[in-house]
Amino acid sequence: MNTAVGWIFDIYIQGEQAAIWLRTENGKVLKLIDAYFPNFYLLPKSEDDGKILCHLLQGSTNVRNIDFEEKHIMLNEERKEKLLRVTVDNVCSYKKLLAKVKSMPQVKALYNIDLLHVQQYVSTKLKVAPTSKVELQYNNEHYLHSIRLIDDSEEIAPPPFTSLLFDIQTNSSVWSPYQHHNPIIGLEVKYEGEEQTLQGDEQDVLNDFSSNVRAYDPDFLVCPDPDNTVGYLFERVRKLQLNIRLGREDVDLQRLSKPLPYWFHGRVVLDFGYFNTFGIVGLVERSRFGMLTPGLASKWTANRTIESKNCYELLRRGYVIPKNEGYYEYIRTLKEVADRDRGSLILAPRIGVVHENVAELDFESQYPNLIVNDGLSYETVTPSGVIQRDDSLLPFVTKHFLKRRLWFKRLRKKFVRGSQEWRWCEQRQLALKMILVCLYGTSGCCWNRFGNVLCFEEINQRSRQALVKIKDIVQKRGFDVVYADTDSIFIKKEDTTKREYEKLATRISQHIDLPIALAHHYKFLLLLPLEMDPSGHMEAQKRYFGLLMNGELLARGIEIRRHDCPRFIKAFQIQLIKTLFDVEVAEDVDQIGYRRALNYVSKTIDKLVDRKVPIDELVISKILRKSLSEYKLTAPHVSAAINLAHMGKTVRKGDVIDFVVVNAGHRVPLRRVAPFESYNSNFYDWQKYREMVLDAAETVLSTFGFSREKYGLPPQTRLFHRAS
DNA sequence: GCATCCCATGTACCT
DNA sequence: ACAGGTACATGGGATGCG
Repeated sequence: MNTAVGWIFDIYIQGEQAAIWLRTENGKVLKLIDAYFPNFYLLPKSEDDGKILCHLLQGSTNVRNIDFEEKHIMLNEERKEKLLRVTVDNVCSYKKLLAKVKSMPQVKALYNIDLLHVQQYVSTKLKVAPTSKVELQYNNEHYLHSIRLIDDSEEIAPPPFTSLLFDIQTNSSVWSPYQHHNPIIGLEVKYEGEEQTLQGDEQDVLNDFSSNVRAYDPDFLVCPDPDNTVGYLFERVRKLQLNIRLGREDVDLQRLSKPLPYWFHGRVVLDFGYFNTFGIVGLVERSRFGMLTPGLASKWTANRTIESKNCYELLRRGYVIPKNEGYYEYIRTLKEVADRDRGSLILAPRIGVVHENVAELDFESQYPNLIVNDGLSYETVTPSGVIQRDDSLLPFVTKHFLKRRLWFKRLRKKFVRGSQEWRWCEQRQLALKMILVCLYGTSGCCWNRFGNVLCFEEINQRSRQALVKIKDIVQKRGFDVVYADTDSIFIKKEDTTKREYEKLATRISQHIDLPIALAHHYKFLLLLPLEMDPSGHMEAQKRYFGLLMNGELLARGIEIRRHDCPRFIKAFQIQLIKTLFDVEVAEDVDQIGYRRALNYVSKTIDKLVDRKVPIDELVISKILRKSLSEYKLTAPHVSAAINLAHMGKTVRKGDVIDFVVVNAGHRVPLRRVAPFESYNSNFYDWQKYREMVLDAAETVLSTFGFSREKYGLPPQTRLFHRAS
């Protein structure tokens, strides 16, 4: 018997076996084999029917075993049912047998039939989350004998998985599975920060790529939009009749019906999107949460990931999983819906004045805390109230990961901002944050098989109640509420110190039994009117900016927060706010600050009109969310992407499109913008950029009566529309 | 041919 | 189809006018 310690990076089922791949402590890659026979459960219509079914199936082909088991079938019922478990001899015959059984008149319901085999295997046999650190014993034929979890939950660094990033370049502008007639002309490869581009004859490029993969021997292959990218690669390789190996095992390419995941066995292809934002550590958090392999964890949406977790937990508890039938909600009268189906509470921001000495008090993870503290779960929130149960599903699933997120959030502060450890903590806590927020988001979601809209509404309601409680408490103590949104409240009272605000937060926390803290202490705070509203009297939610007591600037929802806003506009807006607020007291903002700000606007526009702004400061950067052929409108970033495609560059779903506005009013959309990477002129559409400056100025200054007429064009001119 | 209104589309941001 | 939302910019069709 052999022993190894390592981290699992992939599991898949082949025939009657599970393959488990791991990276060991001493840097080796190991593949182990475990037997796996899929099964499903069926509920007979009656006890007699059970006997008949048992008899019928006993001798059936592909049936390996039949036995009776007691299982929970309903989330909210203690009762167990006597079910027939049908074990199938092979995954290949699973669907066939299932179809046969479905048509049998004695069958009332079927269970565990829409989980992936790998989920079933992990849930019922392996019982260890993928990416876990484990100690394994295996025989000389690499058959898994035993597995033991090693706790590495306090580890900050990721497991020693290795990854290679790549992207392909072709001449085709539009991709579909049937349009692979254009050769691959280049292939970018990145491994541990080192980048190289493979170019030349297609056959050489592909062979080079294969040798790169073999030489670096990565566990993960990361690329944008894997289905399309790998699909394209596959078709080209097949067309050229090359025998290129990208996985760790030999496959006969001509016999594969599709490339993923078979072509890559022994490695995992990941989507660049998730990988880029959350890193390997984020992926590990998601895998372990969802009991999913990294490949699935990076691909699956929030709902599927959460469902996977729920199913795992229920299988562990002796439940069987009903098929996800999709849309279901309680049938209710319109009045009931109107009464209950309300979102979070927002207290309208007080606009039109500069608020001074404002405290922002924030709940820490309000929704998860409500779920856990109040036991709000799919099965506990009923039309007649909330049932108290200490093992309810949603709180159970939430609790551990809530604690874990807070742990990394706190731990992060111990490291230098931007350091490797800091980034790992940040990525982990962000990945966990997303899971936690979505646990709330999916609680009433119609695609969630356990979803209960009453649960979702109850969480919202309790969130509103908590906010109202805080509002009452602070108002009773003489504070002024200037704005509140869901889990944060902005209050002020003259001469209150930071310490006093902090003490108040602590007091409230104790009073309402939810953690709340002073998030920011503002010297000046300006809440903004709704941009869409022509009167300027309506308040905008989630849009404000301010100057903190420590001199830092803070903004929400406005231009400087947006990734697609050109650097020049961002820098302008930041400087504008600094100028505006560069005074001692709020009254001076209206006069001195505003006057200086107007001055700065003029200066900026002069610079722009005189063509003195370097072109790279004016780049607008947007993500292409769909492949080009799916777009109905030629929006500016789509135009830029089409231009790139015409120049022979491959653009794909998920790509960042950098472009400059050269002639916003041109009749032909493609002429309005130019892709930045191929643009070698200093010319830009100064009128368009002047509008953007004025928009940014208006956001900051509208409160003080700013009007853009003085600077040229009338308000609300739509520049992308105007003829040139 | 052009101005204006209005809706659909699409991205980013927030919880 | 597959967390829930809001805010905002833009394109482009419909409409009306000269």
